[in-house]
This record gives sequence, structure tokens and C-alpha cells, in this order.
Amino acid sequence: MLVPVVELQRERHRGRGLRADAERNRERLVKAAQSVFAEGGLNVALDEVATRAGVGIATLYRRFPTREELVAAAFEAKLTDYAVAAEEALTRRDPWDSFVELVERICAMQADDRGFTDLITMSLPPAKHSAELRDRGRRAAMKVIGRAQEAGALREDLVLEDLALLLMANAGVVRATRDVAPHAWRRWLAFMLDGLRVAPRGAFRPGPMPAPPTPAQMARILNGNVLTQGGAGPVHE
Amino acid sequence: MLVPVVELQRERHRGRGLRADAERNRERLVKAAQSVFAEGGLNVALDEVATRAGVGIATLYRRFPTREELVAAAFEAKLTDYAVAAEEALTRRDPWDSFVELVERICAMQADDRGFTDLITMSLPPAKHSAELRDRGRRAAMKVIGRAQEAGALREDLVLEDLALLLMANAGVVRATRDVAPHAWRRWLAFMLDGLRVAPRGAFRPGPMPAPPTPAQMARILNGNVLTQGGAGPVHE
DNA sequence: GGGAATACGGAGGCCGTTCTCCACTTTTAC
DNA sequence: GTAAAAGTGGAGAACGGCCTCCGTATTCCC
Repeated sequence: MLVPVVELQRERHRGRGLRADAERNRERLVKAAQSVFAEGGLNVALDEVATRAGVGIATLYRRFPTREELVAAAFEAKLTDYAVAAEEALTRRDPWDSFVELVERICAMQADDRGFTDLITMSLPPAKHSAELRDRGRRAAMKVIGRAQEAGALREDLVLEDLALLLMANAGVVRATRDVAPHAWRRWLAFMLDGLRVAPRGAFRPGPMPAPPTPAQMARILNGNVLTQGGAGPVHE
Repeated sequence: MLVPVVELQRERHRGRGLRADAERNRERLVKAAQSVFAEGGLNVALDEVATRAGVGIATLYRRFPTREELVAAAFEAKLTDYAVAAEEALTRRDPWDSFVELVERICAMQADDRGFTDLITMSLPPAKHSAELRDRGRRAAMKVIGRAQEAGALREDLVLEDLALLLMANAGVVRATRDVAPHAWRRWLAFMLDGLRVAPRGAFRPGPMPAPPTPAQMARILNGNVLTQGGAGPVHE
């Protein structure tokens, strides 16, 4: 039985089965996308990405049929950084400092990457590594939170979803202030962290503490904020 | 000397010099814009506004040559609400409650009006009333802050610009969560307020307190975030 | 080197939005 | 009632971004 050439050519380069020139172009596209998204957010015209990569627009679409796939590829590296940041934070001695470092590093990542800022409120198509990376980051973040709470430094009622809320808030600050006052978010975050630190307070606030979104709600939030005009947007539909 | 008819017709209705039908259409447009912006944010297609007002698109452009002018007209009422909210907050007995009420009311306004959420990070063309209204709100808000600080309830280092930062943060939370968890912002705000309340803290935070944006910076921030894609856009740049 | 498979790029169609032009209608003042 | 002024709406031009088609070029394997 005749084996088609296509079979023989499988798994050629990097296990992706791409021709050498195709693989080269793919890498260029990802690099271009990283810088373009960082500068202009997730809703930039894809033309720009192709141009900066030095390839035709068709090549971009051939390799990444949807914007989501390109975004996913472009941010795989950042996603790793995220997981690493969470794990590194864990190595700090002081549990509260550990928490602060985690939060500050992610916020800083938002501050110098418009695309990453946008990404915070969106979910990506489940790529091979990305789900695993997210989980790594999630697990480490939960450990950081738990440790800070056990040490009596972080308020007991804080849950992982609150971290997402915090990042959405930071996204709002960063989006508005980045160009003019690129460190404004640090001040805001300082206030915020003071609110998360344990201390004799809370008795002062009237009314009961509102509940955090459930994990299911969070999932729907993320899925609902799909890539469009941005939304930002002010990403809007 | 012949006096042109146009002279005689000046100051006809409401001091705007519009023909009766034109004035009627103007009002319809403003009403339509209010609801359309509230539902879809500041970047909706203007077609939709004209359609909902029951007028042609040309009429919209004739009356409001730029999107900004329409936005300004549509939000004059909300701007009043804002000033009133600040003044009403002042009537509370407890200075801290007064501050909390102010902040919560503005955040709530953001939460149920996408357009208002977008507006927070933008400046409007200086319309007749709006500058005056903004000032009214500003003055009242400063009084609320000052009173709460004198009472020893609000942290001394908080300035008016921090309130803007807070609203930008809330915009971020609200934009992401509105559809799915419309009260998530309240939880976030509770944390935030705990950070603004005076208590034995701050000593715990490493490093100096970052400075707030200067008023001049704030002005540039607002002017820089012009109406575009969003803004969304996630509206951007 | 040669043929098959794979990849390339840009021209061009599509679509939604912005904004203008102009022939027609309504209002106004007298 | 009438003429001038003011206002109207919708067709369509212009624009920008999205995405595909297809003739040409490159790579791969033998």
C-alpha cells in the first residue's frame, strides 16, 4: 500500500508538521503579534501584525484562522511568566510580602502590555499548554493566598475570584492612566492592599459583606467578554 | 434698514433658536441617546440612536455634528445627578458614612449605565452647564473628603484625584462583570473602602506611598482618552 | 534535479459605520 | 395665504477592517 508523502512529512519540525519556511513565518507572526498587541491592545487591525512580521495577510490567516488563536500563541510566553511569578512569590519568607509581590507583579505586567490588560477579562481557546499554565498559576496563587491568611496577615474572606476582581480594577486604572501617569496604578494598589491587610477594621463598614462571584459566574464573565471592538474599549460589543 | 427674518426668529424656543419641530426632534434624539448609550456604551453606531429617536440620520448629524456633542447633551442629566449625589452625601451626619455614600452612589451610576462607565475616563467638550455642574460636584466631593479626614475617619493622604482612580478601577470591574455578576463591584468596593478607612495600618506596607497623579496629569489623561473604538474598548488608544 | 506537496501574497469582495448632499416638506412671520 | 427660512430623510460615497481566492513560489523527498 502506498504511503502518501504527507504521511512521511508529518512531525517534521518541532512536532508541528510545518514546512521550514512556514515555521519561520509562524514565529515571525507570533513575535510581531506580541509587540503589536502590547502596544495597541487586542483589537488592533491584523494587517499591522502581518506587515510587521513581513508576511502577507493571507499567511497570517492561514496559520491563525481566528484572532483568538493568534492571541493565544502570542501570550503563551506571558502566561508562563504569570505562573512563574506566582511560584516565585511563594519562595518569599514573609507570607504577606509574598502576596504583595504576586499582586504587584501581575499588575505590573498589565501596566506594560495593553494586550495583557485586555486579556485579563477574557478567556482564551483552550490551547495545549495554556490550560496547564493557567492551572499552575492558579494553584500557586491559591497557595500564596492561603499562606498569607494562615499567617493572619490577609483577610480571611478573600478568595481567588477576588484576585480577578482586583485585576479587572487594575485594568481599568491602567487603561485610563497608562500614557500619562504610568505609575498611578501603584498608588491605587497601595490603597487596595491596605484594604486587604488584616487589621481591626470592617466593624466600621455598615451592612454585610457582599458575596464574591461564584466560580461558575466567573467562568461566564470570562466567556462573555469575547474579542470584539474592544471594547475597551473601552472594549464594548 | 431691512431686518432679516432670521433676526426676528432668534431666541424662539427655550433660547435655542430652533424651530418647533427641530426642538422636538432634538429632545427625542437626546432621550434616545441616553438609553442607547446606557445600554451599549459610548461607541454604539449612531444609526441606532437616530432610529430609536424616529428621525433620519441626517437630522442627528445636523443637530450634533460630533459624537462628543451628543454625548454631552445626553449626559447633562447624569451630571446633575452626580452633583446632587455629592451634595446630598454632605447632609449625612457621620462624615465617614457621607464619604461612603458618595462613592457608592457614583459607582452604582457606573454600574447601571455603560455610557457613564465609559465617560469616567474621558472629558467632554465644555458645554454651557456641564462645566458648572462638574465644578459643583467637585466642590461637594472635596468637602466630603475634607470632612471625613478631619473626623479622623478617612486617610489623610487621599486627594480628589484618588477618587478618579477609584472610579476608573470600578469601571474596570463593572465592565467585566456587569452582565453576569452585576453586584461584584460592591464587594470590590468594600475591600477598597477598608483600605481608605483610617486604622493602624500602612506601617505594614513596604516602600513609600506612590504619589497621586497631579491635576495637570489628570487633565491630560482625560483629554487623551478620546472617543474611539472604545474604548472598548475594550475600547483602546 | 524533478515532481508533489505545501506555502506564499496581494488583489478584491464584503460589511458595518461615518458623514454628506440635495430634492422635498414644514414652520414661521406677516 | 404666501414666500422665505429652516428643517427633513435617505441614498450613497468614502473608509477601514475582515477574510478568501488563486496564480505563483518554495520546500521536500527521492
